[in-house]
Order: sequence, then C-alpha cells, then structure tokens
Amino acid sequence: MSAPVKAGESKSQRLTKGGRKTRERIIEAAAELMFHHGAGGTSIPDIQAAAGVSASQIYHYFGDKQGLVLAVIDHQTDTRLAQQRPLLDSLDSIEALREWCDSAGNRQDARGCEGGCEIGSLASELADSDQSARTSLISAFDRWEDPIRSGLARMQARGELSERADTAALATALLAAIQGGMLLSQVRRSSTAYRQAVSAVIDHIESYLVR
Amino acid sequence: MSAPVKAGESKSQRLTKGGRKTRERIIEAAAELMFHHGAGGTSIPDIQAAAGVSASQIYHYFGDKQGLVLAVIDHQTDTRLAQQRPLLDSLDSIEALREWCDSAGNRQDARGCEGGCEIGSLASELADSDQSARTSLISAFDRWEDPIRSGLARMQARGELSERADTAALATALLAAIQGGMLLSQVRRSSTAYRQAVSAVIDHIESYLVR
DNA sequence: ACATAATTGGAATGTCAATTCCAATTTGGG
DNA sequence: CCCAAATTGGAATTGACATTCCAATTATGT
Repeated sequence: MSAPVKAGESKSQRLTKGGRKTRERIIEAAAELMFHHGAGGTSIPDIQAAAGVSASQIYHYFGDKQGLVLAVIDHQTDTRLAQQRPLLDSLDSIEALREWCDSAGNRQDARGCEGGCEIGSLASELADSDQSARTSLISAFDRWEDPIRSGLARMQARGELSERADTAALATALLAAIQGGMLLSQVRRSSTAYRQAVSAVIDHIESYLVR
Repeated sequence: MSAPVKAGESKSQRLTKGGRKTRERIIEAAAELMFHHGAGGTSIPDIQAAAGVSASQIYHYFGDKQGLVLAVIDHQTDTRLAQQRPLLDSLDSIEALREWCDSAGNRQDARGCEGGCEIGSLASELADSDQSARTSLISAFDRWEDPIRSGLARMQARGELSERADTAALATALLAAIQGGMLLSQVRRSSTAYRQAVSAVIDHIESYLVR
C-alpha cells in the first residue's frame, strides 16, 4: 500500500521536479483526449501513448482512472478561467459582456464547432455517475459564474443597473445560455445558435440598464 | 449476410407481430439505461438483462450497437415530443411558454434533478464521435425548436409580437436556455438554474410584446 | 399443410481495458 | 557519499464487452 493518498486529495508524498513534470504531462494529455472523446471514451493506454508514459506512472500519480478524471476537471477549470482572465475580471458593462461571449464564439468557430465546452461536456457525462466529479463540477461552474455575477453587481452598485435586477439569477441565465448554446452549436456545427442564445440573455440584461 | 439493412434505416425484412414487440422492448430498455448511464456506459449485456432478450435478438434487429443508439435517439425524440404535445402545439402566448417550461422544471424536480435532458445528454456524448448520430440529433433539435418558433410566429402574425422580433433566433435562444439550464440543474441537483435560465429568455421575449 | 423467412438461444471468439506487481533506476536530503 | 523514498518499465492478471455463429424453433403467405 504505497497509497497515492485517498481519492485525488492532497498528496502526502513529495513530488520530485521531474515527477511534477510527468504529472502535468499526463493531465494535459488526458484533458486533450477527454475533451475530444469523453472520459469514458479515453482509455489509459490512449493516455499512455499520448503522454509517453507507462501505466505505472499514471497509477502512481493518480491512484486510479477516477482520480485522473478529477484532476482533469480541475485542470480544465483552471485553464479555461486563466485563458479568459483579462476579460473575466471586468465584466461590468454590456459591451464587456458581449465582447467576452463573442470571443468564445470565435474560438468555437476556429475549431469548426467541434467539441463543446471543456467543462460542460464532462459535466453532462459525469454528473450522474461520479459523485466526487459532480462536486468538482459544482465548484467549476461556481468559479465561472462568480465573475459574471460580480461584474453585474458592480454595475448595480454604480447605479447603472436597476435595483430590480437579480444579478445572481442573470449570471446563472447567461452561463446556461453559454452551455446550451455551445451544445446546439456543437451539434449543428455552427456558432449561430450560441451567438443567438447569449445575445438574447445579454439583451435582457441590457433591459435593466438605468436611463 | 442476413443484413439488417444498412445503418438503422428502413428495414427490408418484414417484422412479425412478436418481432415488433421485441424490437420495441429492446429500444425502451436501452433508452432507459442510456438515459441514466449514457450510450457508452450501457453495455449490450446490460440491455439484454433489462429487456429480457438474447444477444442475437439485439443484433438481429439493429445490426450493431450504433444502430441501436440511432434507434434510441429517434425513440427519445418521438417520446419527448409526444409527452409535451398538448402544450407544444399552442406555444403562442407568454403564459403558454411559461407554463410549458414550468412543467419541464417540475418534471426535473420530481426525479430529484438526476439526469438531464434525454436528448441533450446523448447530444453531448455523441455529437463529435458518431456522424450519423449527429445527423439524427440535428433533426431532433429541429423538431423541438420548430413548435416554439411556430408559436412565436403566430403571435407575431397576430400583431402581438413586434415585427422587430426574430422568432427563429428567439426560439433557438429558448431551446439553448432549456438545455443549459437542465445541465446546471443536473449538476447542482436543483431546478433553480433551469428556472432562472428559461425565465430570463421568456422575459426577454416578453419585451417584444406590442403595447 | 409447406416452404421460406423471421425469430430466438446460447455458447464461442477475439479484443481491449483497468489494474496490479515486482524489479530496476533515479533523486534528494543529511 | 549514502539511504530511504520517488520514479519508472513492462509484463501479467482478470474481467468485460461487442460481435459472430450455428443450430433450433416459430410464424406467415400461398
């Protein structure tokens, strides 16, 4: 029992410099594969080949496949949020919201509308089958929704948005539009549905503008 | 080569009375299992047990697993649309829209927010990996979106909805809100996100009301 | 009733995945 | 430099799964 710790929790074993690198390489390869083929559609041998590691290494660092999946969820969340970070922290104007959503739409077009949302796809696949994955996904969506709500709240505090506006509910609605829009776009291979979905919600938010 | 026809298309072989029943039983069992565990998470032996049939029967009627998945997509589409049919054909008022979306929210609550949308979940899983499934899913979403658009168009024709309203885009936005809202609700185990998402879009549609 | 086609059972096949094991090798701290 | 711990390789194990086969059995049209 060299126990790679309980269940993807903090690791007691110290990681060597190369160890950290290997660990990262595995996560990145797994994330990429799982984005395209889902968690269930990605095998350990697939990941071994893509990351150039042996089976031992994967089990050494993650315990089992579920542990790796959890690590991938966290990694995707961190990565996606970091990617959007400049914009994500200043979502306190209608223009900023539109620009931010637009950039995601362009990104979707750039990949030919293949693949949906890195987090949403995993959520749909794992929410009902893996309790600990669901917990991580709750946190992932919260961390995503927060900057939206926070931006809207700032607008409201500044008096730009009506007091009647429920900023939390509007943030949730926008996140839902993004997710649903991405899904429709993925199926239809066109970002139009995504753009229409987010546009409708932002138009609605706009209706709460004061003056 | 007794060929159960090409790819889930029309079957040349005549079905006997019992044959039709068996075929239906298989589809229903598969649909139920795949709703809870996904297509990839549902094995042929699982379906055999649930439907009380032998492997031969499944392969006899569907050729292979992909053929069965296609049949399940069509079955879920037909079933879901039929379930909503009374409401679905009269979505030509704000109240009707709200009531329709509400009933779906109540349905979600009733099952404890486990499982998302029967079609959306399969869409997320299969859109990128199975070209023929994607084709069926396009049709499924179109058949779903159509009654919404058609209801909005009737409102517009009656002069209740502004000429400025893009009924097609609004219908897409509502469908996206439903999908994204369902996903968030499934992860959070609360229908709140779903209700907030659809409410925002319907509020937006309401803003196009004339007078 | 007969022949043809549909239906069914159940075992067999081959592949591949998740995981475990153990032995080697490397690394970092004292 | 030395030892315990970390890291790695690669084979072995075990089980499940999709699919095929063939032999029975049953239904249907004529």
